Amino acid sequence: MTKYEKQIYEIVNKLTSHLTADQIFSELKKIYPSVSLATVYNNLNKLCDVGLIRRVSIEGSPDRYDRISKHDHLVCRRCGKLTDVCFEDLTSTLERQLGGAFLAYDLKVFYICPACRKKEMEQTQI
Amino acid sequence: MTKYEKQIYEIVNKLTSHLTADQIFSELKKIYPSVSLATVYNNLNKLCDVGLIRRVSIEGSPDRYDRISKHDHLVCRRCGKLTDVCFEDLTSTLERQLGGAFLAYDLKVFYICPACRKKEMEQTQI
DNA sequence: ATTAAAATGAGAATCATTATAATAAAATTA
DNA sequence: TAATTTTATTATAATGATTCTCATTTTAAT
Repeated sequence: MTKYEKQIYEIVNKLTSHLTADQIFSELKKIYPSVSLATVYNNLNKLCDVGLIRRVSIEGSPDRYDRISKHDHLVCRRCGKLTDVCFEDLTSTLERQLGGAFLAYDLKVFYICPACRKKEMEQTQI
Repeated sequence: MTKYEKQIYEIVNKLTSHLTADQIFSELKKIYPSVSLATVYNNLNKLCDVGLIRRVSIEGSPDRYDRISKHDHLVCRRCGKLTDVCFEDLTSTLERQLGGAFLAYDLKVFYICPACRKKEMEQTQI
């Protein structure tokens, strides 16, 4: 594991805010000012391949990178904001149905976040 | 609804194969040879906004478009192949937890498809 | 210390998607 | 129907995220 790989892993796991490659690049430059974006992508891909971090792709915005620990995502359909949440664990159900072929699952729940609901309410009333 | 919009809707609903914008463009050109790719994107966006079709975004490949009818997706981690599947319906559970804010959910289950499993077996034995 | 292998940096290239601006088609009104 | 307005379409340029290339540097192995 190279210093960059390690540091990127740290950043993704410390800042639980689903950073994009570019945001991780910015963070990393604080520590290693000469690092390049290509290196960030290389290491993010490597870490994803090995399964140390996970990629969260949401339509219409660049991929985000997230720690592995089991949790689901709430996505606001208005503003796109991503929030961690834990719904019931589907692993055993899926394992039962798919057998050894099963690897993982990704559950995204779309909703309107409180802030956007409020905005909508205000607009409707006018 | 314009002729293009209607036809694109038809294509997405007839061919259950999760076509990309470009593939839909190819299909549409068979009927309207002069249609442009921008029109395909415009109408796909319109249809998604209205909720008549849905976009399926998978990391590392262009967005795909799919009929609305409730089903989940199996994604092979090796070859990326997408398969329709129906797991238990989570709607009521999610509605209970999120109330009126809930809109929809997207469940992707990652696995190794039979074809890729076979390949892996063969390689392991060598 | 030498060689081989892997990682990095800088920037070019790619690919999907969106924006633009001119034209064409459709809808509305008179 | 003609004139006017609105909307959709085309072709192409622009954008933005990501990957590729290749020369250089770093790391590991002999």
